[in-house]
Amino acid sequence: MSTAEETAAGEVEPWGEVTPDAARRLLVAAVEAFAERGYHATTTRDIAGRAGMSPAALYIHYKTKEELLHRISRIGHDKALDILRTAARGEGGAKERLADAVSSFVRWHAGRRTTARVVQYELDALGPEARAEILELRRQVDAEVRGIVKDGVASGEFDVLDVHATTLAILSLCIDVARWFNVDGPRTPEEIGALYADLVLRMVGAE
Amino acid sequence: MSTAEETAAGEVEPWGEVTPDAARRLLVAAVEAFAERGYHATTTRDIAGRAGMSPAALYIHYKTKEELLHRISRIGHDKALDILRTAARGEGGAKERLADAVSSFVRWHAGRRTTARVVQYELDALGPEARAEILELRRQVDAEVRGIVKDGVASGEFDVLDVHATTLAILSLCIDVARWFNVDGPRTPEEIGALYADLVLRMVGAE
DNA sequence: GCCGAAGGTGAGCGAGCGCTTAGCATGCCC
DNA sequence: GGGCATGCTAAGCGCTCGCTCACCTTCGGC
Repeated sequence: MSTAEETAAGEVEPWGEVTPDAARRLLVAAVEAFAERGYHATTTRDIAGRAGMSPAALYIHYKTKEELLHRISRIGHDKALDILRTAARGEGGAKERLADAVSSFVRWHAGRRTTARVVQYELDALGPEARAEILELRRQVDAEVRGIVKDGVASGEFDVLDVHATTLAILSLCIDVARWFNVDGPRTPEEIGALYADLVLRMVGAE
Repeated sequence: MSTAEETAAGEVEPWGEVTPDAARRLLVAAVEAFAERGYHATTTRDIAGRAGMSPAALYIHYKTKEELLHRISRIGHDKALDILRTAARGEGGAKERLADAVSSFVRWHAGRRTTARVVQYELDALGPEARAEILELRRQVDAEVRGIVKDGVASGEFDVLDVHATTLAILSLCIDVARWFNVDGPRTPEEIGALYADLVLRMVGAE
């Protein structure tokens, strides 16, 4: 974990790595706007307005509107990958590590839903170069989960017919939480995380 | 040119209910464009061009670009609901009906991926009235699957902690197929359907 | 052979888009 | 206190968007 980005409570401040302050405010505004209306339906005037600045101010900190999405996507994927790596390389057998990975990954997609929506659903709005960079990160995400599933199969903890497709299904299930999760709904991110960990363990035949 | 809704093989021609021919060609072109780039990134000139017509021709058959999306979404949701109803009201116990529902629902999302993408991921581009109409159809979709899950719990075939959330997870898993399924990939829609039916039966504790 | 309806086109309008530019306030170095 | 880099704004450029309008072609009915 980082140092300068932490609050007094020890929690990592989201977007703490983005400086200066004005650049961060613009980026946070962009995340909200992109999550609400989608990249293409969001205007640079809307982003600047949410950040309390004039439309031209955006271009002091970012070259284009696409660069904003790129930065958001990059930081978000790094965070997602970090969450999965921490779980995958933790203590315990494949069963514990898979449950940990799923519950923390789902908690992030539910708790930081606006960010996750942009990160997971606006990839196609990026140009070819930026998209290729992000796709490489997604391959690493896939590999991390597939590694745990493979471990579980090798150790006899899991009973899985098709490792590749089952891994895809597990990730798909977790990611789609960002599409339907409602912050005002009856369930907390923690509850969904725990429930999903249980469902995934059933999917791999570990319960 | 044939305008019958059914082919010689007895299969229902997609969009066969849309007439006249020019209106259908425009709608099919819109489905392709919306699926590829998203609603907001698609121009009416692009849609008309794909259909081999001038931009103005679109407005002879549809009042606005949004009406195109509305018609696509309505027909698609009707089809999805029809698929689930057929499975839910079929023969057999809850286990057979759930497996049937999941495999056919997934087959549709994979096999007709372009349509499914538009139907499932472009809802927010609709105006309030159209969105409300479609959301009512989604509630019926939810209810149909939840009904099967409830039946299975009541009969003792399933072992489920949270019927509501598990139903959401099942639908979420199926729907997200439209996001990642690749027509040129190694697996057919039938294979994914069968695999997913197995995964879902495990999720509800029926295997 | 004439007519109106239906289905199409080319040109273009008003609006809003992403982005640029000229210029203004502020704080820091000397 | 003058010079200048930094961060910002007001104004607006060039463009493309959704959509409209005046007009053209085709065709069945009589």
